[in-house]
Formats: sequence, C-alpha cells, structure tokens
Amino acid sequence: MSFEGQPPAKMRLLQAAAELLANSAGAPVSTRQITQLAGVSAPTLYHHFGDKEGLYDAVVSAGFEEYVAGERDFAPSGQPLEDIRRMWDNHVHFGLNQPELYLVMFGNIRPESRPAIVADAEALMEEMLNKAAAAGQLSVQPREAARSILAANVGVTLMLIAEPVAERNLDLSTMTRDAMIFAVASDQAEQAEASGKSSVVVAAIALNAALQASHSDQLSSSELKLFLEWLHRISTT
Amino acid sequence: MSFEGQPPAKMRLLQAAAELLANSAGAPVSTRQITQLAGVSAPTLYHHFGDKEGLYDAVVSAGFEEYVAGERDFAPSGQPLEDIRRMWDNHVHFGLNQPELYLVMFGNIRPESRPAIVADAEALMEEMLNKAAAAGQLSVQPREAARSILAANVGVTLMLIAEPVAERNLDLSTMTRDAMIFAVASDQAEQAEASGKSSVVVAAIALNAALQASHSDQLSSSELKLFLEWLHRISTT
DNA sequence: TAGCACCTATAGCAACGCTATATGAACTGC
DNA sequence: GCAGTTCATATAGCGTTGCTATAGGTGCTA
Repeated sequence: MSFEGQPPAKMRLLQAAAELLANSAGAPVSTRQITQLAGVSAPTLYHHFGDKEGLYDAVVSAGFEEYVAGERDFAPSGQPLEDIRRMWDNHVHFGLNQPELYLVMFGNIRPESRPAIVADAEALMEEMLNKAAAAGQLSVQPREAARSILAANVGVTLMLIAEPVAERNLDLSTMTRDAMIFAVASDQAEQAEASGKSSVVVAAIALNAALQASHSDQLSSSELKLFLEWLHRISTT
Repeated sequence: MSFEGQPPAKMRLLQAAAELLANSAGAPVSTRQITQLAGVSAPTLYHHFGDKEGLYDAVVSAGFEEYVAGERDFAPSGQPLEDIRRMWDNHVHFGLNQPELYLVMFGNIRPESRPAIVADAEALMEEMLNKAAAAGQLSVQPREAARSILAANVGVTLMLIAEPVAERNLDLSTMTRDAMIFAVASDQAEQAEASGKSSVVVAAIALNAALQASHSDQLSSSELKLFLEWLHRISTT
C-alpha cells in the first residue's frame, strides 16, 4: 500500500471518478468526463481497471474502507445490541452523506448477481451479532439476524435517499431499527443461555405456564388442547 | 402501413418493452430492440411516450396494476394484520417472479427523486393499516407504519433478487416481516416489555422467534404451520 | 546497447438515446 | 367535394456513450 508507488494516472482516475460521482446528483458519469478530469486519455482507464465497472468497483472498495472505518470507530461499548444500533445509524448516515456512492454500492442491484460489498457488510454485521449471541442476547442465528437487519437497513436507507431532503424523517430509520433489533433479541434467550437449555424449550415452557395461568379465549377449547399437546412435544425434546 | 387486425403501435411498443425487459436477465434493453420487435421505427416510440423513461413508466404502470390486483385478491380476511402479512408475501413473490420489472419499479432509485409507484404502494399499505388501527391493533401511526414496513419489504425483496435462485431463503422474508408487523402491532407486548412481566403474549412471541430460529422437527410442517398461526393469534389479538 | 515490460496516446468503431424533417392517412368545416 | 388540420409513422442522421486496435514512449535489466 505504498502511496508513492502508485502510478499517478491510476490514482488520479480514482479520485476523478469519486469526485464526479459525488457531484453528479444522480446523473450518469461518462468515462470521458472522468478521463478528462484525470488528465489522461481513454485507454489508460481500461488499461488499469478493465472497464468502467472495474473503476467503479475500485471506487466502491475505497468507499467501503471508509464505511468500515466508521463502523469500527464505535465498536466496543460492552453492549453488543447498542453497538448494532450505532452500526445501523452509521449505515444510514453514510448513505445520506454520500448518496451517489451508496447507490453504486448498495443500489445497483441486478438479478442473481450479488455485489461483493453486500456480503462484506453482512459479515461485518454478523461479527457484531456474534458478540450479542455470546452474551446470550440473541434469540436467532446471528447469520439470519444479520441478513434480516441489513436488508431492512438498506431498504430504509434507499427510501430516505429517494426522498426530498426536506421531507426526510429519521424516525423511519429509528423505528425500523428498533423493531428489527427487538425481534432478534430476547430476554428468554438470555435465560436459555444461562441455563444451557434451548430457547425453544424455555419459551415453550414459559408459554405453557402463562397459558394455563391466564384464561385466554383466543383459541377454542379443542384448539387449545391440541396446541398444548404440541407445546408439550416441543418442551420435552 | 398499419394493418387493421394488428394492435396499434402504442400497445405493441408496450408489449415489446415488457417482453424484452422480462427476458433481459438484467442487461439493459435498447430502444432499437424495442422498436424492432414492435415493428415500428424510432420516432414512433418518442411520439407516444416522450422518451425511453416515459415508455418504462407506462410499463411500470401496467405492472403496478397487476401488483395491486394481486394485493386486492387477498384483501378482506377480517384480520387486518393477517392481510398485511399476505400483502408482504405478495410483494416479495411479485418481485421474485418478475425481477426485472420489479427493479425498474422499486430498484431504480435516484437521489431526491421518488418514483410515483413508491407513494402508491405506501398508500396501499397505509389503507390496509388503517383497518388495523380501527380495530385497535396498531400502536403507531398508520402512515409511519406503512413507510417502515414498505421500506423493509423492499429491502428484503431486493436482497432476495440479488441472490442466486438456489440460495434464496424465504425465511429472511418471513422473519423480517413478522418483526416489522410485531413492532407496529404490539400493544400488549409493549406493555409487557415495559413492565418486565412474562405474559402469554411475550412467551408466544419468544417461542415464535425461537421456533423459526431452530429448525425443530418435533412437529410436521402442516402441524407447525397451524401451530404458528395459533401462536400468531395469541400474540397479536 | 538490446530487449522487454509497462504505461499512455491517437484515432475510430459500433451502439446508444433521441430528433429534424417529411409523408401518408383520417377527420373537420364549409 | 375539397382545403385545413391533426395524428401517426418513416427516413436519415446527430451527438454521446463505452470501449479498442494499434502504436509510441519510458525505464529497467542483461
């Protein structure tokens, strides 16, 4: 990673592409604009990056470094779920601060071709969720939770980017964020972790007790009988 | 030059665009392809639709009719929250069945330019949520809930589209869906969480999440389906 | 000094979205 | 019945796009 070892043209192309992209206001950026700003001619771009998408991949890669750096700044607070919240917010802010770059990174979806960056972001999220799982604060597999949270995070960020700046309301982000985190976190999971039992069993036992204590009329008596039988089968695994 | 038996050029252009888009496998479709398949020449397209985006808007509009029709088929089940679930699933299936059209509709995000279709989809979701609110099943403003749910719905669908077909796992959708719906519908659960007491609702929710995380085979798939349905009734009613 | 690998430039291709202009057909008013 | 208007389509081509065939310059090693 020697800064001076980099041929000037390659770096100037990267900087030119990033700069034009950031100021493009959504309009497409042409290779001629990029090469002109970089002060090189067309074939130089293709020599170094193969094609336009290769150049964009390189820009995205640099953008992802920045994204990850932002995520890691907040990392260890001792409360994994709080870190996940910060991670979510950082994701949204990154998208709103650099919408064009974000759209190239996360918005350029094509069928059955997943950008490498999505897998990287998922891995980052999963890594964080593993800490929560280790602390017994997770009721779902960290990988599934990471995919679910990231999907919602991207969806919210794209929605906010698409809105006029004046109408952007971060409550949308906060609300969705807390809904997702609450869904994967669970007090019962904590108990299960402590007692060493499967969370299914713990939850089934808790529900069984609660159902018998309260006179719930959501199910008919025959439904309830069958329900409790299944609950018992689950609990005695 | 126009034969009387043939549909007018405008309709042939629409059909040609829709057909090429559906089979494009993500590659961009040129106006020349469209006009050639429709059997007309370039200016005809621009006479009827203004520009390429105008034609795409028309295709999207037709696609949205189909989308709405799918949504309305399921409409009144008497349980608004169950309708929302079906609406979510229908959204995902629409996206997976017609990924290219879906990407034009919901994936073509640009900063500060919100596609009209997003507002329409939000309105549709909000309308459904209003019924839930009228039944006292909502703890959030229907508009905010609709925006939040739709954002997550789009995010999940885009993620699934980007994945290879073989790896697509609808659990991602189910899990995120229930998390979002639970978050906006959790009257009792919110109280329970705030008070820290275990209740039927909280236990049911925990069991629900735990069951979906661990692939328990204590119940057959049909049993599990019914079980989860009851669980859902207990959790939300 | 010769050779070689790397980097860059000139010039231009095919495809793209789109349009200036023109022609035939159908309707309208008198 | 016929000029005037409008609609729908076609011919031809403009400017821009991503990209490349080809070749020249530069610096290092033998």
